[in-house]
Amino acid sequence: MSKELAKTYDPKDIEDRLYQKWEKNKYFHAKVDRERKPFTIVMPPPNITGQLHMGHALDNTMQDILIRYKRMQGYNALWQPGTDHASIATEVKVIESLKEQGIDKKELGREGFLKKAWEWKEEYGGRIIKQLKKLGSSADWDRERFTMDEGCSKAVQEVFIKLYEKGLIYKGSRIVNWCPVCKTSISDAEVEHEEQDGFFWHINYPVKGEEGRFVEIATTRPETLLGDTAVAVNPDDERYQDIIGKTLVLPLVGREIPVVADHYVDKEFGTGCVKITPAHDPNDFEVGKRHSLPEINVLNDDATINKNGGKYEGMDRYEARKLMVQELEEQGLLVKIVPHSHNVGTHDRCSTTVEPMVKQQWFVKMDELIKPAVEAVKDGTITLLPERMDKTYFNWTDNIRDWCISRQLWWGHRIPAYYCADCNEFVVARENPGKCPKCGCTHMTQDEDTLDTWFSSALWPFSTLGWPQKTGDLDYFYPNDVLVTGYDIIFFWVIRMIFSGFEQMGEAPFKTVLFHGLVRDSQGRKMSKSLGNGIDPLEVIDKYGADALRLTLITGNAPGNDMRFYWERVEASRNFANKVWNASRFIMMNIGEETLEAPKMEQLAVEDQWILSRVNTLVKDVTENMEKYELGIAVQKVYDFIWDEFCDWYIEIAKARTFNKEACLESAKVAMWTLKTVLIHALKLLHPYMPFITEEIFCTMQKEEETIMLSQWPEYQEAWHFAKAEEAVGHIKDLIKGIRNTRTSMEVPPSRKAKVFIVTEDPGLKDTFETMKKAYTLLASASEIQVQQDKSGIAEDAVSVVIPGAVVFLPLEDLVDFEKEKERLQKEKERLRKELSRSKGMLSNENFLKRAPEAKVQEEKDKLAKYEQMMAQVEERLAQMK
RNA sequence: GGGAUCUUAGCUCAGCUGGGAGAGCAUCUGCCUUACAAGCAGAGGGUCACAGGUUCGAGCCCUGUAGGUCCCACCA
Repeated sequence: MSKELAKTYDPKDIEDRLYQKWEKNKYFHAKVDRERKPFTIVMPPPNITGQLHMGHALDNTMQDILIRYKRMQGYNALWQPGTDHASIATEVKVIESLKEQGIDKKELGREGFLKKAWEWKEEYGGRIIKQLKKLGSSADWDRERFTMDEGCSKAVQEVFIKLYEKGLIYKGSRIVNWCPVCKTSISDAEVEHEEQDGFFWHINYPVKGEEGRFVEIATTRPETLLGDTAVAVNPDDERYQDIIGKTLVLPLVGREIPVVADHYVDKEFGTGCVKITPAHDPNDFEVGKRHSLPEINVLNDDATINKNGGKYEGMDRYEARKLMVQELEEQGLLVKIVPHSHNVGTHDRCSTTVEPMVKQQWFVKMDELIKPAVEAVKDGTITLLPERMDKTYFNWTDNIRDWCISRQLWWGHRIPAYYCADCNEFVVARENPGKCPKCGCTHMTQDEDTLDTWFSSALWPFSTLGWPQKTGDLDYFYPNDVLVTGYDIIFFWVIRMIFSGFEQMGEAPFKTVLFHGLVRDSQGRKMSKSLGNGIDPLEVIDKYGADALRLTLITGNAPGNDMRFYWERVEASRNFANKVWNASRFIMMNIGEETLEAPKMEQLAVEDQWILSRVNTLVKDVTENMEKYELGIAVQKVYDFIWDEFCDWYIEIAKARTFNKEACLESAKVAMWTLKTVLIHALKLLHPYMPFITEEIFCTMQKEEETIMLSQWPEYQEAWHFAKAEEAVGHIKDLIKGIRNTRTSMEVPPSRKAKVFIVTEDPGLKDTFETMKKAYTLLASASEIQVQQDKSGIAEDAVSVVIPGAVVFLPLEDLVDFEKEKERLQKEKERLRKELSRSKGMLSNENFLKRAPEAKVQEEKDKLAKYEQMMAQVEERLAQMK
């Protein structure tokens, strides 16, 4: 391999090659090593049905940055990957694909269906992993796990049994959210509420035995009338005192139902009378329990009316509603219809309106389990970032309800409960007991239901490390250090991992949770399949490279905030990659075959000291930001340093020496050493963010180095702190900027080099300008530079530039336009006048002098002196020009 | 109904514990200066939503108002 790079950076040339190298050399692999400190991140397992989307790209980029950073710092860094079986999502997909082949799930039977589902997993489960690799993810793929693999299944079973034995899992007939399309119960977290326009149907229920007397109720779901078993009023409602305890005749049905009094009823709302349908409304269910009302389920699993609905049996819920309203109207019982917008619960997977139904289901009792999880966040055992997530977290934990974990699906972990066909007894056990412990028969069958997907994901931080076995991995790598995930699954996943960690491991599963937001489209909309506005990260990688995508996703947004995706931003990131590429190319071209030894400190030029000092500060700042998980701020600093300081200033200044090797080889070598050293520092800081390009340059430039990803993260060193050099270069920059600015405004053609006179009375400054002359002559577009104490020998009509501590003269004779020059000086005077007034204002404020920190006051005094001196120069110049 | 969050340059957004308003893109003007035109140099552009308050000093802290976004919630 020659020490040369192509003229423009082409990610396609290097990305796959480098990734293969990394994998082949097992750089991502982490083994237990008691000598080293572990750092662990567990990857939120993507669904096996999934395709890489921007959310994954962001999530995994953040994790990869952290893991690469810690790995370079010398930690034994484990990034534990894997995939999720995603029960509902996968089952739906498999059903769809079967349908296309004309196969029905039921016909296939449970065994047959599961076989198909596993085939699906084999075919698509690996797809997303390949895509994550394209992104550069340095996860330990040798440890890849799956939520339904043997170990994870064992973990699920153990947890279920343990919780059951402790009485924290129970089976009960409760009202649950039922999805009529997926035909399964779902947890509260899976219900999305959306505001819908609907109606209030006011209906008269006749009072038994009192001709012409009615009780008027209002409902948004008239069809549930079929399951009414009471009407309730508030016991304190004066209007209805006399009907409490009376009997009503349920319209259309004819069933007799009582009027009960219950404080749940709000006197102010609606008519003050509420129909009670215990089997189809969570509140009514509670009221029903209090008054021992019967529960009449009137719906089938597909939300058609069942046999309890009499003549409406078999009708869809909405058809039945229509017909019933019509019939009520015909019978004169429909009082009125009032438009009413209300919240409707829908299933987050399929958007179907959820029906509350009473069902036998399995639940996890939450009130005790949640306690340590709440405590851990309160006392700082677990830190949520950004901090505001605490409130979201507590809002959920404070109002937590029992978790419905059973699903009427086939794809998932089957509930380890076995029922006796003869006596209905059931046992929870690791395997089929074969014999009923109560009646002794041998007709035991396993529960048909499976568990909520999140039940297994909740165990992910330790099940992936071998739990329930006591493995060395578990002992060493648990707890995890940080979890990176989107704020949208805080309830589904994060909270459940936390309480599961405490319950099973007796310890928090991780110390920090770093939340990120959503990646939206350029108009701020969620990317979705139905809108067709999704942007495929693979397409971005193909066009601009993984590094550019990664940088784009990390910069320019605050932690936890949503961000918008713009192609222009990727382009900007790509441009930066190209900048880094070319700067490196330039440096390598200069170094050639030269071997560079570290110079002695006294051999360093002022500008070398300056850039070393700057990169030293950068190392410190970036490391601090990384420690605080401020990834975007950290990389922004690296970006600014490389582009603005290193490329635009240092490289340009260094050219004076590297272009003149003949003049002084030693000096050129020092410059080249500095160029290379600073570049390598910057590359290291950049590597976690842009792993490919940094690796390619690092290894091309230093053939002896095997990889940047295992190189040592730089540390701040006192020896590289050069305050004086920073100040000196600050003056040089002021000088160059002043000259450039003036030349532009005077319309001096760039080709025209002018002699530059610098007049200063400050001996220190004079020395700086004098000794660095060679370094900045080129940048000043100067033919020659002369530093002196007074204006002697300078033409009267030379253009002048006032900079802090000095005045610069450019004798441009023929080119000078006096009006323009005056205009420019007037503008400068105005600017200085404003600065002076601000500064004087502050310094004449007694309270400022008294109460502001001393350093602040001194700083202001220094500024005032500087501006006063500059003002004097400008005024003198203007006076001369009259 | 409760809560969170946002409102900063034409656009998208940074701005850490309060101490002279920033970036990228876009716009304008010059430059093919031997690393980079995916570049270089220069410029224009903002009463930091509004109203109060705390402070020597507020984009940043407090209170309120208006508008946007999101989450949670069993008012039928």
